[in-house]
Amino acid sequence: MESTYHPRAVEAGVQRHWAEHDVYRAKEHDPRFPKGKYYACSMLPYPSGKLHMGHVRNYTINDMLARYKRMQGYNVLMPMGWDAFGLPAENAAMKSKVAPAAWTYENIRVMKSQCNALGLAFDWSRELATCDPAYYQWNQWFFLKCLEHGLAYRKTQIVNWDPVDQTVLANEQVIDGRGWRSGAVVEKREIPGYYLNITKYANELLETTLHGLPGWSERLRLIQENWIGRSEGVRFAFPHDIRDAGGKPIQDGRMYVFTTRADTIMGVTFVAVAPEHPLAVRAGELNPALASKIEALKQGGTTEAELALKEKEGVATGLFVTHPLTGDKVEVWVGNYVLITYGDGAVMGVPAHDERDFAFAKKYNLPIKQVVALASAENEFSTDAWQEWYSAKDEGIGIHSGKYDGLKFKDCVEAVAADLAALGLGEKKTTFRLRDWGISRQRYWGTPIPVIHCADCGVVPVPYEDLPVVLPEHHIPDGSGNPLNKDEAFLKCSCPKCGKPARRETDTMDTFVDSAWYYMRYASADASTMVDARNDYWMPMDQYIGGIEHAVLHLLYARFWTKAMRDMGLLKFDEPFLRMTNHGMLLNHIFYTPGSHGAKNYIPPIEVKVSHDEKGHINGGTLSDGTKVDYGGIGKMGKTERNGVDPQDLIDKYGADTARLYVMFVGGPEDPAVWSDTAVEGAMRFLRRVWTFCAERTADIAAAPALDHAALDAAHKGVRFELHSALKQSNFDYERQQYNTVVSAAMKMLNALENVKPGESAALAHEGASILLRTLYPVAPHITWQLWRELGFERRLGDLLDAPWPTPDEQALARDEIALVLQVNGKTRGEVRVAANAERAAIEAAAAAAPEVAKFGEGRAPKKIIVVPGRLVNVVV
RNA sequence: GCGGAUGUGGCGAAACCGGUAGACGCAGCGGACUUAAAAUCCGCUUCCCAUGGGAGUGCGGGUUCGAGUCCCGCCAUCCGCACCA
Repeated sequence: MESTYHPRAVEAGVQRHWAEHDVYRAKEHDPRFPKGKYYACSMLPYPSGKLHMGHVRNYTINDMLARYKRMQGYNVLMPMGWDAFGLPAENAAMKSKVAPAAWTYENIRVMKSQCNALGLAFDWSRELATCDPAYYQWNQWFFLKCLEHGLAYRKTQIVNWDPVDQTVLANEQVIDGRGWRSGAVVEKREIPGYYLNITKYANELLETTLHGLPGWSERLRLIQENWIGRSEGVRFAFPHDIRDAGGKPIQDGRMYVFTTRADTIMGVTFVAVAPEHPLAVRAGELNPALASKIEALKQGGTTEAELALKEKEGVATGLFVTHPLTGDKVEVWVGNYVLITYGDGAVMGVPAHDERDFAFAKKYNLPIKQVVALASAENEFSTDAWQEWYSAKDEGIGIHSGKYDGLKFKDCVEAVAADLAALGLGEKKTTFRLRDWGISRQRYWGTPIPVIHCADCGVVPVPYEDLPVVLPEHHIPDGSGNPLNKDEAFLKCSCPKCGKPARRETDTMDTFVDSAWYYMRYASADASTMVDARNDYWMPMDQYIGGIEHAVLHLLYARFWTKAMRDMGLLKFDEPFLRMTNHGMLLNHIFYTPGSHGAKNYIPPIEVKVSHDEKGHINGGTLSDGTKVDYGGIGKMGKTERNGVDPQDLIDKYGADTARLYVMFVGGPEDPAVWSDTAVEGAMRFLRRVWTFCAERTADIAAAPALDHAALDAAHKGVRFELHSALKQSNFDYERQQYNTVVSAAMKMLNALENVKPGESAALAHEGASILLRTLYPVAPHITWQLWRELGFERRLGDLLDAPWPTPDEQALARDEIALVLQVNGKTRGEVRVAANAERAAIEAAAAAAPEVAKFGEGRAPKKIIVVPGRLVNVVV
């Protein structure tokens, strides 16, 4: 055995052994694992080029869990695949003129080899890439099923339109309201697109979020609950006689709105509609001067955040609708804050009791009519300035509201709803914040939506037998829109219904479709159906691991997709993920040199010699040529700030085990973590000490007799106590997946064991090494596997991967005498030593007699003595 | 704006049910070994006055024998907001 640790040689050898014996291939119903299956999976990565530290962290958590569970006797499945469709490939294509397909497949090759270099226990036989027709044909197949079941439908959607590049922009391509390439002011544009009816499942999704996911964290459930956002309200109509150009009443003469504050209906002083609303369109037709103003209201991005933060603007249409209860005329405004895709695309305006409406009314001098007052009447209503209580609903009562005066919120809503219902103009309704899932993207690199446009038959689904609609892989996008629109070979087809020449749909699917069900395809990777019986064995997944940034969209879509598959008879379970871990982000320091016009030239931290202020905080640094650099704080590792750390450099320099140990030790799995080069050195140092410890005691351990605890001297009993205490902690932390303290525990074990010098108790060294190597194996599998073998443990306990998990020995943990913390009046003043099995009375007596009690109690007699068994005793005087 | 989270030494952190705050590690300081350095090993290391104390877990209150942990009110930072993945 080598006397010093050479990680590269060790890791290469161990990885060769794993590959040759195919040790991570999972088989359904494998009789070697009586405890049954355990499916642990990481969110599939986007193949962006190279692994980044976030991946290393994610997969190491996954790997530790997988190896730990395997040693516990579970049939573990840990697969891996690639989220291979998406925008970055198109951006890369524009930049370097490489086709997205070629770029993506090369990235996958590199990243896969990096996964292997990290020693991750993936079952590669189940690998998938979502850009493979063998995979995405099932997206298409299921989409057609959804059409059949009425779960997919076509509707207008609002997109970011770049008027210069003549193309649809993603939200991230809109910067400060302008297109990222053209700089043109982005407009909202209405185009048709496909939606999946996730809101049909809103109630079930919400109920299960609240009551059916015991393995999910409270915070994750809360995020999802709020996102689904059930609200009870009233949907009602303002009748009108506004007619379209053909003389027909628009929307049958009823302008619908939804409100959760029907109690304020008597305070309506205007209504606002989206710029795309039929009434707004009609107003534009009637008055061309208005049309351009309405058009201007479409400017700006489509995100909710942007909408909420931007200045509320509007324009009066000169059109009026009728208040359903008072019969008053109410003017219709067009507002830039009303979205046509939300509800009915129209809202009632109650300036007195809604902060947004209040600001809007002040701006345009609209009337403000108070209809709710506080029961206590201590606060006076004034139209001068908004006050928090104006929108409070629970303590308010109706005023200036005719028959509704004096009613409380709930009663008032009931009364208003009943009156509206009697008029046939409205009813109580439960709505959800959750919106249907728009899956159409006007982009090339995605799953083609399998429909065909026929001049005579309209939109016709592609027949099942014609699937897959294969995406041509040779195109290189140039920023002018979807290249499929110019691909005659792709476009030209015949109508499946009438056989006449027709045009193929060029929109592709949102990549969230790809990730909505891939984890089930792993379970039956080569199935000739979407999923097969093997899916019923592995699913639902026992543990899912991924970034917190996916806490809403991806998880909700995957849950919806699962329920939709269930209802089509493809699955037998309701929820895909029994447990969910959201690991934190990896952060690093940011350095830069100032450029012109406030620009910052970011410098990778590795090139900076850091300087500190007198308090020890980082305040800047210098480059090797002496250039001073400024400190920009801590931020998410990323390209822009050039503060990412390449895991490859770490692996090359220190080895995979050190990289893994470091990312696990740096903090709790769910916490964000800040990078530190020197701490990596520390991780390396620890592994080197593990190696040295074993190397120096090879002969002792090989010839070790059975351990006799009673025969150990006091010092070695102490070592054993430390060893088994650390093991107890470590086992506890493995169960709760707090892997940073698992590493701490392993360090404590080694610290204790190093007190057993070579030539001393061989039995204790033997026990210690066997426990330490198994505890450390899931985090540092290469070095431990090698040492396990070299020290001969393999012969007695089998391959480390399948060795039994160690448990603490109660005898080692037993103590004759223990020290209790002594408090006087709740302040710690010392300790009292008592027998481990001392009675309460004996402890009280010992505490009362302690000199600290006399001193700090100033001689007063104890009034009360609180004993916490095994921990402390508090004397109150 | 809405929703969620976080805040503990110079730094990363730990503290399981309300019971010794700072385990474990990094950096730093001192020592051993060395011609010297690196590596390694040993010791110290929350702050303030210092005999012995006192203060201390973002800030201000509260409950309790006892609060990092529970409650109320603030402040700061980070993440998500539906076409980035």
